[in-house]
Amino acid sequence: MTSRNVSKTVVKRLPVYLRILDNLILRDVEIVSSRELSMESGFSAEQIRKDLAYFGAFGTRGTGYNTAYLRDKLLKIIGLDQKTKVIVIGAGHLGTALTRYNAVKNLYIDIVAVFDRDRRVVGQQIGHIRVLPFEKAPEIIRKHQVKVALITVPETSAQKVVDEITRHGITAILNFAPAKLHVPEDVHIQNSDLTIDLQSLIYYSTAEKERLSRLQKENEESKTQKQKILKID
Amino acid sequence: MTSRNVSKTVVKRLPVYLRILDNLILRDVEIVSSRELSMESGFSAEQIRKDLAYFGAFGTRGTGYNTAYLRDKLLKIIGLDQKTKVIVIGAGHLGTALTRYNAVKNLYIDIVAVFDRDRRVVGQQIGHIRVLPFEKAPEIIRKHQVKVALITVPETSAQKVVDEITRHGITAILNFAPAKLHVPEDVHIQNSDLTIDLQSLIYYSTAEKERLSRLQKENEESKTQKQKILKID
DNA sequence: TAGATTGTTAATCGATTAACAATC
DNA sequence: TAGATTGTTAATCGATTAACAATC
Repeated sequence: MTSRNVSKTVVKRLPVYLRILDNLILRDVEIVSSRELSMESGFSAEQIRKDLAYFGAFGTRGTGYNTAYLRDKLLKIIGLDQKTKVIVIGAGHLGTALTRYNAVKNLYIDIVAVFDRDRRVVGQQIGHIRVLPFEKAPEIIRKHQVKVALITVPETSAQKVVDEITRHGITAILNFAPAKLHVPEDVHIQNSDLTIDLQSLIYYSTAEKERLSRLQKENEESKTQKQKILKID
Repeated sequence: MTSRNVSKTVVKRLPVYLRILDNLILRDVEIVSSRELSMESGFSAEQIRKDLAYFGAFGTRGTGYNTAYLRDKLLKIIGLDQKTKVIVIGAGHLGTALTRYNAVKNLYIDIVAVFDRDRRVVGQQIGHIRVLPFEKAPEIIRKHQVKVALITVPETSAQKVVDEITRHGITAILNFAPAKLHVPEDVHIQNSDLTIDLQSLIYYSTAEKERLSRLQKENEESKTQKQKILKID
């Protein structure tokens, strides 16, 4: 184990391993090899062994990994060994979906509160959680020492929301608004942009080669035309 | 321009450029440099120039890129030059959020239909789109020649849904169910797992170094203890 | 012509895979 | 002991960055 900073790509795989272990434990499987984890996850066995080895030697040579033991270690590595407190800002459909899902399934996450600016939404229940007015956010963040926030508000208000909550102690944000938000240096922000995911998927929905060779031909034909467009436009 | 297959990381950035261009055009900006695109996107200017150069020479040396021209090219590259037809399977909160967002904003996407198995949901309206029973999916897919599907059903039914829709012509799937789904070779599937995004974010919500050095100490202390646990468990 | 910025080649960096010694 | 699988080092691959000639 080296204690150099672990790369993002590795961190992104850890929760995948965690979920697989959860499922294995549910099925009373006690030992799992990197090869089996590879089949479940789609990552190579070498990569999995290397990922885990960043943090310690958790396996047994000749045998594999004890599922309960490895899960315990992964929880500590990711920081999920205590239930992590999370707030959700924005009680629209997306905010509701996220709240419902994470509140129902036990995913080591504790949704402390959901906030919205819209008076018509405030007071509604999402499962057992009541939607609070956004002005209450600072108080709740401080009281429960919440560090993590999910933002599902429209892009027009996203920056204001981020400014406000980072001021009161939020250090990690998962942002669903399609905007590049500015945060203080010590705050970690991660964007999840479903439209971009969808558009990049569409790239693969029709034959890539044909589309690109058609484009190439078009490019060649229009080398002269290009200048015209640039002038006219 | 080479016509080798373009890597996934490049394809993932193209819709980001597209969105920035849309905004610039809305603000009547006609020319943009790779440096400016870099500031808006967070990707390096060199990387942006290189990404675009995979597909052709769209800029003007000494000047930059014509925004309208580059957008036009990007639409053709991604395959969004005709509105792409998409279906949504699962009319829960997530499915509703995706449908609403993509139907309202013009994102070059045409949501043809939303399906659900639950009779109580069928018939409801999401914007101007009516929720149809899932049995209608094959007919609609064939009639409109839909290639792209978003799946927001529970993990227990996700595989069945995928099997059914791929049989009728779907070739690209964005899956929100937390499961590794099996698809025919010619079908492209991309997973969007919001829980995994959230858990990997949590890794960064508390001081990484301290947590990991605590873990390291624990590992050293329990080298002997480890065997015990493995035996007992 | 001088200044600016692209498009492209070369250098660097990082991540994945291969290989194998350690060891259960 | 023989067979299996980890943990780790070395080799490969791919992606990003640096540098600069081409050219508007």
